[in-house]
Amino acid sequence: MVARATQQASTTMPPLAAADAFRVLEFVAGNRRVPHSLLAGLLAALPPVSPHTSPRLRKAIALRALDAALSGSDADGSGEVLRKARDVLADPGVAACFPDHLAVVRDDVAALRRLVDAEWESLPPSELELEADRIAGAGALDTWANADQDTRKKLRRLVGESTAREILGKLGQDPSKAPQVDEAANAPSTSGANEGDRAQQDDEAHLGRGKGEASLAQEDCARHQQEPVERTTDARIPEKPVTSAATKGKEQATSSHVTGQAAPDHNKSHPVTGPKPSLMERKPSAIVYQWDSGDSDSERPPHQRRLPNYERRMRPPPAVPYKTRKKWTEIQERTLIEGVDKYGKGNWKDIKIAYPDVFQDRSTVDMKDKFRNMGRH
DNA sequence: CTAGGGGTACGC
DNA sequence: GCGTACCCCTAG
Repeated sequence: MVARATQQASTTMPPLAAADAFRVLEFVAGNRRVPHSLLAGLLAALPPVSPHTSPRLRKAIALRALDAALSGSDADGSGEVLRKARDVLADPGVAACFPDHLAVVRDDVAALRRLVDAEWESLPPSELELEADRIAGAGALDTWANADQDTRKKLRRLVGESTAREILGKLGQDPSKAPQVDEAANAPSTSGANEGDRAQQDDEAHLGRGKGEASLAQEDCARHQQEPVERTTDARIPEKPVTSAATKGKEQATSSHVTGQAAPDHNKSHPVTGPKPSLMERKPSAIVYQWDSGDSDSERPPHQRRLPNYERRMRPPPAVPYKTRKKWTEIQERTLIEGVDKYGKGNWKDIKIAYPDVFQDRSTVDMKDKFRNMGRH
């Protein structure tokens, strides 16, 4: 995977910003399974990155040096391995990564190896993983709950359609509470998870940035995977799946027949009995399709957990829950009027930029609607 | 980006 | 039912 990433980095991909290069390297370097030769290729292909900005990166590089030193055999009793390891540890930069362990090591290669293993295990998560946690993992509910519509669209592109639905489904079920301990939370981001099995086939595509090829590939992927499943849905579930916004918008061509025939007026056709069922709730009759069964992440120890398998699960899309409703404050209203006075009605973007803290959680559409509301009556 | 029509959700 | 906040879509 890194082979391909490397190749792309040097050929087809546009140059990465330094900050992004850092994220990629910090992520990849801390994956012990990525051979150093590949990392070296990546280093050569990416803009220069200072390792000193990240303890994880620093430590990963130190551990790689130690791995290299320890890779030889010490069966011949020559002490060659130990000598090389000591050379590495003699580097003050390396030594600084393991201040309290140096004494232990002395002349015991086996102990040193165990120590190195343990250090790999306790490597802190990369920024990329932390960010992934925020947008698709344990922190997802918070992040999504506070995101306005535009932000959600971006998030949706980043995590992929089915993960977005999963998150929004949970949001809808439990709009006010913090995330529960379930599959999404089984590996707190602070627990020092290291890569383990991660960073395999799926993840390479996600090293790119949100708006880059990666997300486009995801969407493409989503489309292709969705068609057959939706056909299945159509055949087996009598009730229509509620079309989510994105689905409606992006996939009209392929799926309109599914929604169109069952309920042209989305949201208005409720099952016949009982109190009006909330669309936020998951239907008891909902069926979950997944084709990676037997690969449940929740059974893995935290350090072996993998990033969400984007686009691998399909389920009937829940309705998109509204952003948590917030009353407009007087300050916001006054500021809105002031902004309109100053910038003119319609320049919502300018107004938003002019008062970023006042309108932080208001989209330009919100502002437009609010002004519309204030105007009539 | 914006306007404007029109819809949903929710509290009163 | 009404008002309000939020959302969607489409046209320009």
